[in-house]
Amino acid sequence: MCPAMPELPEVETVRRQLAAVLPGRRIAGVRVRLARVLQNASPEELARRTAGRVFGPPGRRGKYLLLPLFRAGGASGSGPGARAGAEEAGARLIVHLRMTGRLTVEPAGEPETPYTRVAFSLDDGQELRFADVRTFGTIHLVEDGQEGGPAGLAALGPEPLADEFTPEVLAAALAGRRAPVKAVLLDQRRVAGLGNIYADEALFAAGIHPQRPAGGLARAEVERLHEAIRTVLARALAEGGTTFRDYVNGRGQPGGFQAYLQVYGRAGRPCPRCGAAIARLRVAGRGTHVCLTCQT
DNA sequence: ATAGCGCCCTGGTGGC
DNA sequence: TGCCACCAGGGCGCTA
Repeated sequence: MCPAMPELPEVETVRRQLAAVLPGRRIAGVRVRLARVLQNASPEELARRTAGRVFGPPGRRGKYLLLPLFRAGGASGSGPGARAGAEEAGARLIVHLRMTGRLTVEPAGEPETPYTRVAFSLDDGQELRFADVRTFGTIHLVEDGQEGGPAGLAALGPEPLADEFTPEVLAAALAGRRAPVKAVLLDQRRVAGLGNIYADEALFAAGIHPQRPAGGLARAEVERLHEAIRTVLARALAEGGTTFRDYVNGRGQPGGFQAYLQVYGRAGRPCPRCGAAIARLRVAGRGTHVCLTCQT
């Protein structure tokens, strides 16, 4: 089962998949099988407000997928406001996959998993399907210039793979905090997109114990951690993310980064660097994997 | 402001 | 074989 918890590399991989098929597709209808997924709209509202709209190029912020919706260009009259330009007000679907969410585009005739929660039928005979076993995933619908998006999105920290994420930015995020450095890495307001897997992997790569108070890291350690975060995320992204088990996603690709995991999910097995057994701790309420020899 | 914790939810696992 | 407690964990709301 577990296709791994979607973190930045997995969400970005999904974004790239959707970018290849979604732009230009018009929404013909919506099926909502679990209304709880919709955070700020009823199924009826979602259907009414998305019908006829056209997907633009998908974006991503942290672990949020941003799916722009434009009004169908040029169509029939009496639309409120200016309808001359393509710049007409639009909206966005904001999707968070949480742990087990999946977002795929499949032919409408293709059998769907029983965990399909919301499906948008498209004008080319396909469907954008949101499936989620644990039903933690969320969908917001936000009109441009309106409130109502997820609170966490607005408060998101810097994108770790963007140029803006410098060692100085990381140093500022950690400075003065007594919380474990791992807790700070998981705090999306400090750095966007890291989850349990890549926090553990980055801390291992940097040789830093996850329990260390964030503010106590030496400058050199912060620089190592900065480099480790970027390297681990970039590598995982290049591999299409991490997938556990032999999960085979319908349209999607199984990620390949699981082959490169150094500590995550490897409790009791030898550290790839020193051979000592990987320990499993509990830090910030999360299962945490660490080499007690290499990480100090 | 900050840190910590419980809650949400379901399938898989391990113990008896 | 069957049952059940327990675990996974991102974000959010609450508490101290």
